[in-house]
Amino acid sequence: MEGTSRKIAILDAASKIVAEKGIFYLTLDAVAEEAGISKGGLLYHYRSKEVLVEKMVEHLASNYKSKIDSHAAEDSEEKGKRTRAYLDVTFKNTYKNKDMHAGLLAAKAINPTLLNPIHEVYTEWQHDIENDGLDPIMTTIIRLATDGIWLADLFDINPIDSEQKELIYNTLRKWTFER
Amino acid sequence: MEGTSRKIAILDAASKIVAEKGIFYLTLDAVAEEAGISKGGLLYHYRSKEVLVEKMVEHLASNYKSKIDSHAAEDSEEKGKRTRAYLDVTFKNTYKNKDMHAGLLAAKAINPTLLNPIHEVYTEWQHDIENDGLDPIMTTIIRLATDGIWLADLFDINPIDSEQKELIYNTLRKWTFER
DNA sequence: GAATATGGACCGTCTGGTAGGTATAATGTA
DNA sequence: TACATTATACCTACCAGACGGTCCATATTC
Repeated sequence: MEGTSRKIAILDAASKIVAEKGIFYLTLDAVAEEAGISKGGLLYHYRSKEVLVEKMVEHLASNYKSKIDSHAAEDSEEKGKRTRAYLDVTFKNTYKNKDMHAGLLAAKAINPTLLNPIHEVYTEWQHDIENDGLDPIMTTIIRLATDGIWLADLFDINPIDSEQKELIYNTLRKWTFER
Repeated sequence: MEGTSRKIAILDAASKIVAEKGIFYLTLDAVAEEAGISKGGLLYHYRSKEVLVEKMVEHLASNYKSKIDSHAAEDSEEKGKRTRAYLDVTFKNTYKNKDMHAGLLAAKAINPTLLNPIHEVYTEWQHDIENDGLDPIMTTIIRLATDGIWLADLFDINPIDSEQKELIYNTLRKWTFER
């Protein structure tokens, strides 16, 4: 198999394991098996577990970022489009969010400095959201509320029913057009 | 030493380790050392690591809950007091939040069903917040935004400066009086 | 002397990582 | 063109250390 796609397949295998089974199941053996490769083969591509997680986080962050960027690009209304992109992508694409959760958790657990790429992406988003043609306090609150939904998903502590959730989404979205 | 206080000291030692060093450092040996006890002694009080984490989560959840309850009880304005309590306690007491993070992360990592006590607490809070004498959508958004701050703290991905944070806090708090 | 509380040696298992090998493809060179 | 060399992409076997947990001895208290 050609190198690059196998390397990405390994990263996908890793985040799948974390998302489905938890961080303690993220072992080199498990990743190797999930990716259909031997441990030696795995370590050929990523020379340590830490490097593997580092690349996994970067991969997830860049995927997430490009998804939000393209969503914003497709928005015809200039004002609030970046806030809307963040809101829409995070509120909707639930499955992929789980992978992102996986990356965050793994990074935080193994070595918090691995969160740096995420940090950068968030700093950029926050800047965009504060300069989105609307009141920055309001757009930041929209972002934070979106993150709140995310947190609830992450820990499966979401006591908000889907009907209520939809109403909240609608309210937040309406705010991205006002003022 | 008397039994109960030692048991609690062990739980505190455990959450301290997770908060300061991460989940992978939460070993029985490390907890025993932090609590100034031998591993045998530790296992006398908690017969397995899973039980230890279970009790730790319950302990943290009950602490957090009583803090919010007492804050709400001290609020003289009936309308919105539960939402305010959640907002104030979570926005302010940052250090103790780290312990709560610790509990959530450890539970999620070791066995997601250990999150059940947290789940119950949150369900109760959500109910309170939706019946706080204000528009439930608004109070829920306040809660979610508060959680968003929390998430950012958890992963150290908080690109919001403290001045901005204060403005957001003021705005959210103002909302708990309106309507 | 029984219950409670703690210490410490020990064990089986799992894990990250190493060592060293093989097969195939790419590249150089006579 | 034929042959030699290297680089790429894996695999198997293995090891040293860490970890959860057991077992049993010992204090201390009531």
